[in-house]
Amino acid sequence: MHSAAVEDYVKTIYKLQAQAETVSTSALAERTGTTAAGVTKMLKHLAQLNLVSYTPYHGVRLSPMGEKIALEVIRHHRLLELYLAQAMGYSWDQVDAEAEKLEHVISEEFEARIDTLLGHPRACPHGDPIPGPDGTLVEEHLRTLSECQPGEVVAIARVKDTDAAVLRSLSARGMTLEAAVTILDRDDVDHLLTVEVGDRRHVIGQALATSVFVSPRRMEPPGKEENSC
Amino acid sequence: MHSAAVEDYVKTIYKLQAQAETVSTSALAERTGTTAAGVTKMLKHLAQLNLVSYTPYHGVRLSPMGEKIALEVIRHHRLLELYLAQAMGYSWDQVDAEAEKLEHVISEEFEARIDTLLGHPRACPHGDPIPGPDGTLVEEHLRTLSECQPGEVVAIARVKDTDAAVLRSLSARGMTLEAAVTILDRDDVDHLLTVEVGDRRHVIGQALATSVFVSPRRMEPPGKEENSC
DNA sequence: CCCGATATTTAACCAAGGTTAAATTAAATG
DNA sequence: CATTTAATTTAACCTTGGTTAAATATCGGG
Repeated sequence: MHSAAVEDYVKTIYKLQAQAETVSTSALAERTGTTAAGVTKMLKHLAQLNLVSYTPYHGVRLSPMGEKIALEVIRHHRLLELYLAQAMGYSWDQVDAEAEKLEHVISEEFEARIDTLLGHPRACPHGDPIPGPDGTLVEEHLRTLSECQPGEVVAIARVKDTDAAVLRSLSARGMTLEAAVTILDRDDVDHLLTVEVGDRRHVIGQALATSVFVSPRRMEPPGKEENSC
Repeated sequence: MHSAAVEDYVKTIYKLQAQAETVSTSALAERTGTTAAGVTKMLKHLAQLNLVSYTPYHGVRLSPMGEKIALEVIRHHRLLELYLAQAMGYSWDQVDAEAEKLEHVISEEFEARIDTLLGHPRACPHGDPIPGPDGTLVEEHLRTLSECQPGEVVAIARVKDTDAAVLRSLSARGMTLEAAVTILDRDDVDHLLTVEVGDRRHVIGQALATSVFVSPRRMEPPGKEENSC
């Protein structure tokens, strides 16, 4: 077992290396809320543990072992988030903070039990996919709402979980997972989007628009309008 | 917030000072699985935090503040144990280990939610009372099974949670909370007890007999035999 | 009341995970 | 290509919670 600090570093590196090929010391310092010097020290430690390959001055990447551990931690995190929401009545803006602490202490037993209780779910309350017990994870690339054009009708597939206030703002507007969103207007000067959700209209700014990932609107579930065939 | 180490020391001191007026360095070293030197260092630290009053060479006692924290940790622990058993299907021999880790990381929010979900319960799966949110705790003094005499009929009110193997052994014999136990025979040489539980007979030794706390057999719930009045 | 056994504390050290300040490397720019 | 700037690492230090070995205090018995 690794310490919570090690697990958190590995998890953070995993997320950052999805964007850039290599993860810099300063990027990690910013994300973990520590100093660059402290990060350097930890990176050497992680290299010692064979969790990363670290080239001084040139950033870091997870080793296969590091990736495996990152996915285990992420699996814990997302299963916990869903459990907190589904079984304990947490709202989606509260689950991240609680899961952040729990993810480092639960046993494999606990993980297996909530996975079963939840029916082997595929995504957390924010729509992020849950890695399989074996470390399988399919990351789907989705557009953000801010990239959509007027006239489009899309479905909310995933939301960024980093800002609780954004999440509360979204749910207050009915912008939850699966919700259909029609883009009515786009203001490229102020970066405002006018959208219709349900039968309400909202003007949203960048904070919200870049936090929402959408997929082409899904078909109605088959069998609902059998007569139309 | 205090560290997990501090919380564990305070909890352990709380439990030990129920037996002795003052808790010795060596008693703590044994319970925490560390050395006496390490305990001494920590005791000074706890005194600094005003959680204990510590007289070198003469042991330690919790301060009012220390007692409050101990009861909070114990409340977390026992609520968690019950939640794991009740909501997640854990058996009573598994809950202690898992709760041991979770108790230090859950939020007040989490505590409040499981308390509500469980209906403000009064005892953990081993029959230990759960302190109130305000730190109220009524410790009932009970006899152990090993103190009972042939002919007595008693009810299992509480069991020691320290040894998982003992707990499994007890449940395998149907000796769970509330179960009625008839003492049939006592062997004071080998310290064996012959008991009847349900319609099964068991010969049990000291390990089990001293782990079971009993109360005088409870009356049948009133209202069941209204005719008899 | 002293003496030895036992308990306890002190001292020096270690590892993890940080900090700040100084040194060094990489990158960019004229 | 030299030089400046920005990123990174090193060095020295801190805290927490431990360790072992040595010193010291307490206590029970002759």
